[in-house]
This record gives sequence, structure tokens and C-alpha cells, in this order.
Amino acid sequence: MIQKPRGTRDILPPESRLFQAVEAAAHRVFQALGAEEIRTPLFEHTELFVRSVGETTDIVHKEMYTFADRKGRSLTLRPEGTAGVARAFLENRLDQRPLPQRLYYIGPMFRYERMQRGRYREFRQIGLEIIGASTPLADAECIMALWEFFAALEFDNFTVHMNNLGDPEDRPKYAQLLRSYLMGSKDQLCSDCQRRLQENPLRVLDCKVPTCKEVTAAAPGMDTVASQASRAHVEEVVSLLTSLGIPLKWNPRLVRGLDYYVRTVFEVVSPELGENTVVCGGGRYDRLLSDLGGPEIPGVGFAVGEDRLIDSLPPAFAAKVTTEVRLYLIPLGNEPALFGLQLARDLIRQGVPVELEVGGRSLKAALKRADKRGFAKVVIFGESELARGVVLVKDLRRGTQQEVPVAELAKDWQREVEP
RNA sequence: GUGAGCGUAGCUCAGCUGGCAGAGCGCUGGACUGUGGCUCCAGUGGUCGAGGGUUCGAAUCCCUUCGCUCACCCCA
Repeated sequence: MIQKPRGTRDILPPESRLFQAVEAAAHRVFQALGAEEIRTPLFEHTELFVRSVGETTDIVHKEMYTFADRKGRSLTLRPEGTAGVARAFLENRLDQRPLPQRLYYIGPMFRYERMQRGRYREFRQIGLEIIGASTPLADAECIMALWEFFAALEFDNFTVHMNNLGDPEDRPKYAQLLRSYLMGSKDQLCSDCQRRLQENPLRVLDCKVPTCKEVTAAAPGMDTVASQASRAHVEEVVSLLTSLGIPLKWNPRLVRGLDYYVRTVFEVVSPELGENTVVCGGGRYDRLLSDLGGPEIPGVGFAVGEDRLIDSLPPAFAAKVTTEVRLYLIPLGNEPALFGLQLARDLIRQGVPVELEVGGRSLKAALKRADKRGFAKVVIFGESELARGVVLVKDLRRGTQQEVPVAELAKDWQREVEP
């Protein structure tokens, strides 16, 4: 038996409804803010990701699905969405349209990683990019959009973690500062952190080992060397969001895994999936487009891990989405079966979702099945009902049943669903 | 890349120091002819992940291999 490749998943009903609901919310919220959908290739030239995400990052270093095509060109399945959007933006000269442009995408990403809870090799991201605005207001709008997206999914308790990564020229300065600070307590760091100390001291701030946390607790924050301009920028973003009533948690140890971020960075972690499982990450990337050979156009954006988001959806919302709301049509006999087919056609034309019993079940068996499937209402009709132009509508929850003229069935349903 | 655990029915799992492969749930049907939920009955369903070894006999013990999961790492 052939199985799916490691790290991929089959999204089956009813879970597929959760994906539909989440994506519908994304379309609705982002479009309301003036964003438009962009769809870019699932694979790109490898060079694009090496240059944008960063050669030394883990993503590029060891997690990309890279392959040679038949002409020997090196291609890579996209590990994230922003690079492709930036490339498409430049290639199609979208900078010639009015700026800023708000673009969002929904689709699969690929990273070669070991499987773990909430971590897949093929996973879906929903991302929003605001390209062509460098103001703190743009950052704030971006995070506000994120907030509204989560709110539309009925999340009521989550926090946006924020930090300032400074400008590109600040980062080596900070790495040096942090390294010399940590050198003093080198012996108390775990073996991983002693290695990180040389390679990438910022990562030490991320370590979960308690002794390392103690050492880094009083370490100087990025803002001690961040440029005055970047500090003023991020402070303004915080101020704007605070005025909006969006709770932020300042986290000076927040470090992102992509090199292109500057200044504002933020994350949302899921309490359900554990403290180190990021559901959403984003930030500002003012140098990305110019680094890719384009004009100096700033941008800010985020990506939500759709699979992880769905794993941590509020239960009440998930239950509502997966509940069967449709009329179950049960014909009794051959004449009524034909009528049932016509009735199903008429009802779906009027926007009433139905399920016709086509398995020839007895009434008893059909009702039993209706109960198991969670149908709220069933429609029963035999020859005697048809002769009188009515059907029996049975409410399974209340246990009541009444005759309804066939012509009023759709109206009866709409009254029930949209009171 | 490092470490740990687990593979038995569609699902969740039992199966003792080796002795006829099981339960619950699910699915299908039935218990007054056209009225569900509870209950009861019946049916359905397994190369015990795969290969090899030990043995009269292996789901069980040993070896190999494949697969899955979790943690580290990193990230969505």
C-alpha cells in the first residue's frame, strides 16, 4: 500500500470545512482592508530564496526542497511566501501602480523538517503583505488586520509578541555587544548556547534551558544599540496599537528565522500548541525588494500557519463550522424517489442545502442515520403525502413533526436558518 | 542532524512467563408493515507493518528493515 510522503497530510471532511472557513475569513477580512489576492508559483529559482531568506538561515541551509529540472536548472519548492510575492511584485512592475499595495496569499509551503506536533513538510500559510509604505501606520495596520482575522475566527485570548530588530547596520553591533556580555557567564550556558555564542549569539536569547534563561534575563536588549530612527518607528507602532486596544507583549528576546526582517517583528504563539509553537510571524522588510535587484521599496507583512491555526481554533467555532446544516430528504417508495430527485434540484436552486437518501434505506434506518449524522431536520414523503402536495418535516431535536406544502419548503427552511 | 517511544480490525486499544487473534466504537441489517436517539441481537471487518531467525508451535523471544509519533534543534 502506497502511503503519503512523510510530513504531508490528507485533509478530510469534516476538517476540510475548517480550512474553508478559515480561508473564507481571510478573504473577507483582508479584502475589506483593500488587499487583493496574489498567487505565485509553488516553485521558484533556488537563488530567490537564498538571496531573500538568507544563506545562513536554517530554512535555506537545510530545509529546502531543491531539485534540478530536466535542463539542470536549480529549482526549489517555496519554503515561505514573501520571497515569491516580492519577486512577482518586481517582475510585473507592480511598483508602477499606486502604492502601497496590499497583497495576500493562501497556499502550501514546503520545508524538509523532522515531523513533530504542528510541524509539517507541506503546510499551508495565509499571508498579508503591505508593500510600498514605510510608516509605522502601515505596521500597525498590518497587525490590526491580523488581529481582526483572528477575531473573525472567534479567538478571544491571544497576544502579539513584539520586538525591534533595529536596522541592518545595527545587527552586527548588537551581536558583538551580546557576545561580550554572555562571555562573562559562558560556563553557565548549555553546550548548544556555547556554540551559538560564536555562530549567532541572538539565538541564545531564544534558548529554553532554565540556566541559560537566567543568564540572558538581564542581557542588554536590542534597543540599546538600535538606531534612534528604528526605535522611534517601533515605539510609534506600539503606541498606535495600544491606542486601538490591542494587547502587546514586549519581548526583547524575540528573534525571527528569516534574515530580511528589520525594525518591527512580531509573533503570535498558540497556548494550545505550546509556548514555542508559533502560529503567526511577521515583520518589516525594507531592504528585501532592493536586495532582489528592485527599487528601494519598503514592506511589512506576516504569515499565519494555517494548519497550526486550525489545530488551535476555539472549540465552539470549530463545532459550529463542522455541524451538518442541511435538509435530509427521505423518499418512501419508487414514485417518491423520483419526486425526491426533483425536490433536491428545486431546493439547491433556491440555495437550500440538501441530502437525498439514495441508498434505499427504510424509514427507520434513515432516521437512525440522520441522528448519527447530526441532521436537525428531515423531510419525509411517501405516496400519500405526494397525492396531497405536502411533505412531512420532522424536527429531530424537538421530536415534532408537521405537514408542510411542497411549495413552502424552502421558505420554511430559510425561516429556520435566518431568523 | 541528535535522543526516546510506538506499530494487532476503518478508529481506540487488550492479548500474562510462547499454545485456536479479541473487546469497545464504527459500518450494514434486524427486534409491529411508514418514525430516530436508549437497549438487545446478528452481520461486516486483520498478511498481528515487512523480512529473516529460534521453536513441535511466534502477535508474543532475537536480528534486520520500513513506517509512525514525541522531544531537542528550528520554524508557520
